[in-house]
Amino acid sequence: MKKVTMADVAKLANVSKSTVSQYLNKRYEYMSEETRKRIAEAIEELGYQPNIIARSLKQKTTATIGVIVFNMLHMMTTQVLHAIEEECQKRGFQVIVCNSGDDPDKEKTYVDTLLAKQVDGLIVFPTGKNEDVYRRLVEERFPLVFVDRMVPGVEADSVLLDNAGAAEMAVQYFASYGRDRIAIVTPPHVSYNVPRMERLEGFRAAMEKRGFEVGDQNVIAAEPAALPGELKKRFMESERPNALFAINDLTLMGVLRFVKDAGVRVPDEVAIINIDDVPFADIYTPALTTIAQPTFAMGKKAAERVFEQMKAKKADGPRVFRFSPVLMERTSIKREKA
Amino acid sequence: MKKVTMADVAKLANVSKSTVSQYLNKRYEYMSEETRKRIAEAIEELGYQPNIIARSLKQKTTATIGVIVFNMLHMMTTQVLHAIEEECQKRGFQVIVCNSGDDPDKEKTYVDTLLAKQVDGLIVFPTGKNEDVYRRLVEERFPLVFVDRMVPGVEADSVLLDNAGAAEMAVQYFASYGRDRIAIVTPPHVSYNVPRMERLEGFRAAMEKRGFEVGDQNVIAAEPAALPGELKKRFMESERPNALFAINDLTLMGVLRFVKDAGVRVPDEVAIINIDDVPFADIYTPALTTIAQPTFAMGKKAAERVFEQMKAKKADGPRVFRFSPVLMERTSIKREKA
DNA sequence: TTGTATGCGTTATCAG
DNA sequence: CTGATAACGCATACAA
Repeated sequence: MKKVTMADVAKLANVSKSTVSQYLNKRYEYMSEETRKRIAEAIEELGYQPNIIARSLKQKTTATIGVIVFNMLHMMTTQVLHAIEEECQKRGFQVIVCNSGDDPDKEKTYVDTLLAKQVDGLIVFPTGKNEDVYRRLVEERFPLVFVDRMVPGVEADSVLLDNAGAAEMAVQYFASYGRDRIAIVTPPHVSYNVPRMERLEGFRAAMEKRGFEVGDQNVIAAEPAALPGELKKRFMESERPNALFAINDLTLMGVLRFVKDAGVRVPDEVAIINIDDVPFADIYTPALTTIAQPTFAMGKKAAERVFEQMKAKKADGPRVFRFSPVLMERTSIKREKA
Repeated sequence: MKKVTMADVAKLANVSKSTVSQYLNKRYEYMSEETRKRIAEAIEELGYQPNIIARSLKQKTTATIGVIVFNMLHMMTTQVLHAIEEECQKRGFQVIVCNSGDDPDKEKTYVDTLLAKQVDGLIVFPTGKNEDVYRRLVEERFPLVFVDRMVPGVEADSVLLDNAGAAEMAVQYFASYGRDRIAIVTPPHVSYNVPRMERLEGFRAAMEKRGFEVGDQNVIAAEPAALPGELKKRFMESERPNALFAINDLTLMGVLRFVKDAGVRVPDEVAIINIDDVPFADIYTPALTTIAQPTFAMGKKAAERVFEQMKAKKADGPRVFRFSPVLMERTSIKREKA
């Protein structure tokens, strides 16, 4: 196995451990050309690899940050993770990825474990619970950034979509094409799910602003699996919606399932828009207009904030970064522009 | 901050560090009910959290495994990762995720870093290079598992799709519906890309077995972005294919882009099948039949193997685990069954 | 320029 | 049952 340590290198090179340590930290000024070469050779010969764990213990820094996500399979998560990893890579940091599965208990356990593992910072896609846990971290000025959702009662840096803006964008888009009976399609309301709430509220505001009615019949809320059924029911009633706003990719699937099964024509009978870009938007017929989250920029920002917090030991106050949604307008509805 | 250490707890509880250590490791037999309670209180009061780094240094084990993937954004990767994370979670392990971006140099750097960080095992979606690096690990019996691809010249555990079987499945599927002019759609051939090669070879074998011709015109190879163009050219020639086998989800997108732009009717004019299940298979019109990889099982197996290798210090020989593809037959082609 | 000594927070060995 | 004490591998004052 490889239990070759600094001491071994030192012995072989006929120097002391400290000198080897200097060498490893590239403080070459403190040694002769001669010894430097001997050390290099010794390292090469033994195939020595420094033990970062030992270094970490001494330096109290691990060059790793922890990321806890509530749903690893979600595409948005993957993309943000990718950006985070990339930012960390640039700085020589690694990322420990943990999946809470939206279970607050697991989330808490992970926070504890990651702290015990001495990560230098934490990026969390929070369940929305565990207020106490995070509050303590903030008090201790431990580098922490929330993504996608927030934790009520915790004043920490957060990287979020401008959800209200996205809803406004959806309604505006429909309105510009003369659609007036717009319904929102969403999973059931959960108080601590910030984006869900903000999107719904944003939708309401955008509708009212334009004098569009938004009664219960225009809020179609159900678990994703039940959505097609709910939509079907809704479409058998009078005053069918002529536009559907799906608040995320999952609900979009429910909508598409429904229009396919029910044979509803898109966009003639009903126009569709949703938040989250989807890979098949282009090849679907008709091409789907979507409201994309700038996932890459969001991940990048989240990582940057953690690093900034790491160096600035004085907390410069929690900041909320709202990212503007971007309209991916595709051909679907164009032709009937008002 | 929290620099509360075992010593602090010991002092507060009026015991020695060793006793606290015993307590933490749940060796309660070695102490009186009395001290046990005192320690518990002290820990509570100080909000003590053990430093796993220190523990790791001593125990030479970190309860973390490293995962290096060549493309974090790929859905298959995400799903396998998810399964790996879950298996690790069960065992109290964490996962460091690294994205090589299919760059062998980055991959090598990551291997080194992860080893320096003393991970207990490595799961790699390899670029296919770095033979020397991995060979050394195998020699040292370091727990290592490859996923999706292999590294030529390295005898390590590998978790792979039965690619030839998948190709056979595709051809068989088409054949059973009377399709005979089958073309394979693939990214350009790269010698060390094992799955790509195996799928192509498997396709050839499956075709020949049935007496179907497979000349150059039935192998449509191009970068994903160029695929629609290539397909268009191919379809302007004589003897147009009546079935297209896309070897992964990316090439499928190229195919769908093409059929949409060219107005080719699916499945009447051309039937489609592909490897990798895609989320929109159901809602696409017509619903897409796909050949899914059992990603969850594959990730689980990869993790299990690492753990098995970790305990069995005698290498029981490298094993290759081939996972059977599963046909997700959807409605698209059914009606014209031969 | 190089070596010695000490400590980082645990665990483990061994007395008591 | 409990407490010194010595590692673990590296970094860092401080000496030399």
